[in-house]
Amino acid sequence: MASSRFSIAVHTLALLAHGAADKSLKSEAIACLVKTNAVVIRRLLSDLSCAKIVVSQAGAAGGSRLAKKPEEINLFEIYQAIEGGEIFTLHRQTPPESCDIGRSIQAVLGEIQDVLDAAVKESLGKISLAEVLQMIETENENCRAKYQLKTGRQAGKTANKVSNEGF
Amino acid sequence: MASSRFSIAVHTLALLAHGAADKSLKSEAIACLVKTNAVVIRRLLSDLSCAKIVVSQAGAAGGSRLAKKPEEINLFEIYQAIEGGEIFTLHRQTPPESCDIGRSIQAVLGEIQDVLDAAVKESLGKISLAEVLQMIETENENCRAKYQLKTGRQAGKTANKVSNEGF
DNA sequence: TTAACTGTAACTATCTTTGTTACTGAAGCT
DNA sequence: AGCTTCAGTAACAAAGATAGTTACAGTTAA
Repeated sequence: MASSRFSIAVHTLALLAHGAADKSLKSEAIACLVKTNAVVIRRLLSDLSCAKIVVSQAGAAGGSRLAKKPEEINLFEIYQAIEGGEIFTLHRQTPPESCDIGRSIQAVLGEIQDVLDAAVKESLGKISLAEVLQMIETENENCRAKYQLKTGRQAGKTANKVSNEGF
Repeated sequence: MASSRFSIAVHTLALLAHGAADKSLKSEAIACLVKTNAVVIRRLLSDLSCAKIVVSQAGAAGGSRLAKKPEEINLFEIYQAIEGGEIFTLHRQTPPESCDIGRSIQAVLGEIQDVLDAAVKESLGKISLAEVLQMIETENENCRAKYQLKTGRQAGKTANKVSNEGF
């Protein structure tokens, strides 16, 4: 892969998961928040829709919403729905059969890809969209804390050490 | 990432590991076996050399050889030496700070990248170059078995079912 | 000193990814 | 019915990444 589609997909889904359970957003609105073109978002939503992660509705008052709860969506589903799934590419030119190594290297590289794929599945599969939302929350709280530190809202010039808590 | 550099690197290192312990090959020779340009190989070897995986020597009778034993080289080292290391890319345009999600999504995506990275390290780190050579061996034996089946060297037209074993 | 190498820069070609415009058909509204 | 607002997709343009090529400086052995 090596595209930003996964980033944009996670961002989009986080937006959909953020508000009410069945909140629906229009592609234009998402595009604006993600700073890209609406068609880019529609292409993405189209893939996510095939994977039953979102549901889209055409027509006036249309838009897209999550097909299931954020707890039930994990990052590997998203990854799979969106990317070809191969982390590295094989040779452009097939190596010569006449060489002992060349004859089998591509099959072996395929096995290595499978191993990698399993690892990605294992690690991304563990993270749900709900957890991503939580991470975003936490991140925001940290930012707020830092901001308060900078502007000295905490009273006093000795505010060098600050707790990580959300104040 | 999403390039074929990793494939070509593994192929190259397999070639170097194949013969005698301190076998040295010229970039032209490798390029020929991998079916690419010698400069592409040199660029790769340059990176591998920085990572202390190979040692190169300029001048007549020069070339490159492994810097350590195939058992001591693992695929994660190679991966790291060669690729930027990021499996997916962040948004091209930074999302607006004004949105709760947009403000933190990139930091969170960074954390996800770290998780992925750890998973890749874990899985690729387990596989040594020596094991790759073994996989290639096994693959070659399987091929031989299949070939013998096709050409009917096994005597008889009724050879429909064959064991998967190496001959 | 010459010939055979590596290492790199600079350039071109090719392919991939992203952005854009334009259109079709779906769904609600008047 | 006719209008408006939306998703889905095709077709094309722009931008960026990857790979291939040429050229040359510096290194080493004979």
